[in-house]
Amino acid sequence: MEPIHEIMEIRRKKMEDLKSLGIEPYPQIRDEFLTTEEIRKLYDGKEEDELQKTSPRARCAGRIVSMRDFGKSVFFHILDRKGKLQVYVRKDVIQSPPYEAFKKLDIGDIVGVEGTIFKTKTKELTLLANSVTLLSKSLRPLPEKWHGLRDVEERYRKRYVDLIVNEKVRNVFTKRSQIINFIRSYLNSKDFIEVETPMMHTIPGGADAKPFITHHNALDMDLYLRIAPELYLKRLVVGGLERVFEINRNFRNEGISVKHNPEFTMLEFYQAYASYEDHMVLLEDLISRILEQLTGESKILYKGNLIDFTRPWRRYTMEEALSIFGGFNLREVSDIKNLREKAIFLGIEEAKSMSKGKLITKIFEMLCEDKLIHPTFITHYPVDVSPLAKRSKENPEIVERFELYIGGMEIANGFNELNDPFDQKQRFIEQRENKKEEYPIDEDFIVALEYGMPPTAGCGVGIDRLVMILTDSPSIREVILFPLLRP
RNA sequence: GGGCCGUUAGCUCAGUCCGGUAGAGCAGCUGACUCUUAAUCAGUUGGCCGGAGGUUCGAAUCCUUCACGGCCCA
Repeated sequence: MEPIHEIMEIRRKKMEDLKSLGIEPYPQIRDEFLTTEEIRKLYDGKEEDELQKTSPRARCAGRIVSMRDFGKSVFFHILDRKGKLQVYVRKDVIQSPPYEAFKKLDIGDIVGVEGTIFKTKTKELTLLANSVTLLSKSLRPLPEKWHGLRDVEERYRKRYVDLIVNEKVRNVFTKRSQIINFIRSYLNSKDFIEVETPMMHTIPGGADAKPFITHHNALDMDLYLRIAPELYLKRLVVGGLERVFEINRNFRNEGISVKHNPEFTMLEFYQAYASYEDHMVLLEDLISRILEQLTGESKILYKGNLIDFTRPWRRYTMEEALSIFGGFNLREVSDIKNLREKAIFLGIEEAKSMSKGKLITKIFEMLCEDKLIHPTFITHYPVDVSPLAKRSKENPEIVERFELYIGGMEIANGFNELNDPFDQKQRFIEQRENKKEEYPIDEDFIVALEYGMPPTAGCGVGIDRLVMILTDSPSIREVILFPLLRP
């Protein structure tokens, strides 16, 4: 027998012993429990004498995560969603179950405890148990109490164990929820409405990425998991939903890295009668408020760098950024031949087939991206990497667009939406000519624009990456509960 | 796709250079112990050393290959 099965066999035997003592290992319950946090709030501020005099009664539930056995008494900690509470069981105090039956419980078991609250001589708030009710028997051993579960692969594959054992991991996902919650209420308060647009598209669009392909049997046609919700959200603006947002998954059939997971969460919001400059201000405000709410600080540590969120955030045109962070003067090297040489020199593989704007953008990413640690807006993107953005009045080769960089990562991308159906059609055609994939043009989107879309600014925010920054997580897999792994 | 690193007990890790019968701590199990908190003390079980091939008298250790994962590059 494998050793793990020996351990499990011992636990199964204990479970049978408990059953024969009339204790059901997986009971139905209807009791209401306080959380460990509620118990702390009620009693942690009180003095030992006062607790001793009043002996307040309390009941809570959680998983046994540690245990110290003294023979005729036992200390253990239970863990619930709010934290830990110490429980003290004495042979001469416990009423249910009999002390001998209680001793059949293991670390990992889920129990309800009921008793009186006191403080130990080291002043730890503790529940002296009158009863310990088994709520669920655990049959597998938990990882070691001191080092926990470290193996990265095992942590992702058995995230449930990771969450039990690693408090930091619980905190990351609690924070993630708070961040998303905050974004929702922020946008709601600004009169945006939340919508849900299709996850399955008949034509992939709204971004430059390879889609996942799936198939609808009844209609016998291929569908594409969406790479971006953009074209649908803009249809809604045409429809008069002037302020919309969606927080949901995008799917991109591309490489996996510390910054990329095939499915990732994106916030997109669209606001009629606003400009991309308004949205830079909105992002500053939104993210500053999240930070305020989360930490109360304006600076946070990310991967050892102190990131300063003090407003206003830096703004550079792409040309300025190339010069300042890349030492690359775009005016001196402006013709496509020289740009191509530079790109090849930098090791950009597909430089030969790239357009001028694409070359500039790639060179920018190579030279500048990882230097943009503090929140920084980059503006003045080339038109040929921005097929959905409105051209600049001053220079038709440039679009009215920004990207926000924090911690060396692209966090957000926003622009004035192209609402000229003729220009949009032309850009779609040009875009398709430069690509290998033969996806049809989304003609219905053009039709929508022909009905008239108000001047609109739109913005996408990579939620996972934002959470990475705000939780000091070095990999996107640390902020996604179940990142993609081979089976 | 390429490079480097990793995979040893349920968990955390030694052992790999330089081949010679597989080690520790925690958890588990048996005892002792009614204010401990990495409790303590005494004893103790537990390994297809990721898989498959090879080299060798002999492989966790060297070689090949595969799988999974991590980081970097594309």
